[in-house]
Amino acid sequence: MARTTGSHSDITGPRIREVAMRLFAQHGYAAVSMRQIASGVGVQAGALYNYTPDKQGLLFGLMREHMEELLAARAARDVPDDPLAQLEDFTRFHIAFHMERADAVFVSYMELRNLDAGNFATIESLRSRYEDELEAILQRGVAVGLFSVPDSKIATLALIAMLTGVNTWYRTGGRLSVQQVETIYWDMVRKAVAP
Amino acid sequence: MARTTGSHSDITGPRIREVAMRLFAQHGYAAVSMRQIASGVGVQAGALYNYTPDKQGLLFGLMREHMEELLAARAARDVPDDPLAQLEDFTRFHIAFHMERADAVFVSYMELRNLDAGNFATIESLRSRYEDELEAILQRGVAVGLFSVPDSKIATLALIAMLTGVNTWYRTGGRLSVQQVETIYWDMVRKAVAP
DNA sequence: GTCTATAAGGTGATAGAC
DNA sequence: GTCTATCACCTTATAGAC
Repeated sequence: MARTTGSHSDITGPRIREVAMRLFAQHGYAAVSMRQIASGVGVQAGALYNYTPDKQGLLFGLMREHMEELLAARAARDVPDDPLAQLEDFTRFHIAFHMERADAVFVSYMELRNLDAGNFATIESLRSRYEDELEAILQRGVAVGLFSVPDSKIATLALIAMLTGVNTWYRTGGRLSVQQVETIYWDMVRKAVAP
Repeated sequence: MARTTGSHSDITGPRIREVAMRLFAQHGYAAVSMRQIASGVGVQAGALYNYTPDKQGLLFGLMREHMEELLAARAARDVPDDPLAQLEDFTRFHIAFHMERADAVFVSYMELRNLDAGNFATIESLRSRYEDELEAILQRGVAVGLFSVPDSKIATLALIAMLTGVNTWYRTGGRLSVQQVETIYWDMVRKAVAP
């Protein structure tokens, strides 16, 4: 039977992360207080500390979870054989994954400077692993003459910046579907690395 | 003769903007206090209010100044005749201008959400004017068959996101000069919009 | 697990002396 | 133009009752 007070450990934890992610994305980590988060969840501020050691830990947990989901979703994909198909797959995957998680993407980029040094290093290492996947695709394509890029590391960062930029303008319910956006960007990516 | 106290109106104003820009870029607007800014300048917090009505006005002034300098610098350039040369000029201009102003670029993007509604509208309108210049170049190029893009508005935002991304990795004194970076990105931009 | 109460300190902004 | 002092309020985090 329903209770309005008492134990709710299985739903309060996820609710805190959900509310915190939304508020951090909207106003920024430093601008959001633990009281605001608690109020959004429907508990008192003190209750939050049953789920996180402190505010920093809450932010870090959100960012690490996002990066790990990104790597897991990527690893779960069947990788095509040739570099061109791999690049198209990466492009479509990146856009679809990031468009569905606008808040997490925004927070994971904007709040890097608010992470403790150790937490920052952890997140950066996860991000590097993701970038390395794209760079490997580009390098294989260059090796077999399918692609030509001036510098594989810079091309990697340039393409990721371009693709993630979708998040600055795309709004669900607009004139374009996710697949249409994927196709538009894939056209530019394909040509950008063409020989 | 030198004074260690008293009036310094001609240097204190610029110093405040300089220190505020650096601290906002490093830690974020919400995380920086007026006392920290004052301490960086070498005055007491109360003195800041001779130069800005409030903290919000200080942020807005920095962002507006950045956007107006961007538009002025762009307007001061001789525009080549053909769209291909125009696109190369825009690419090189954008990279060089933004690489020299990493703090201002970072703040002007990251702190949009901390602007009052009216201030936000002003900055967004300045940003639109800049984006419109690139879109016009792309449209002219498409009209004469020099370029082919799936959607000129999306291509504009995609290219600007790619170019501004330089700021996430470039550090002065690294292995590449500004001109080398310009050339690397121009190669990708040129191909991305090729027919 | 959640609550209330509280500790210890920081916040933006202003008043009035110099 | 800058300083000191201050107001009213908000901050993170913890202690202990239930």
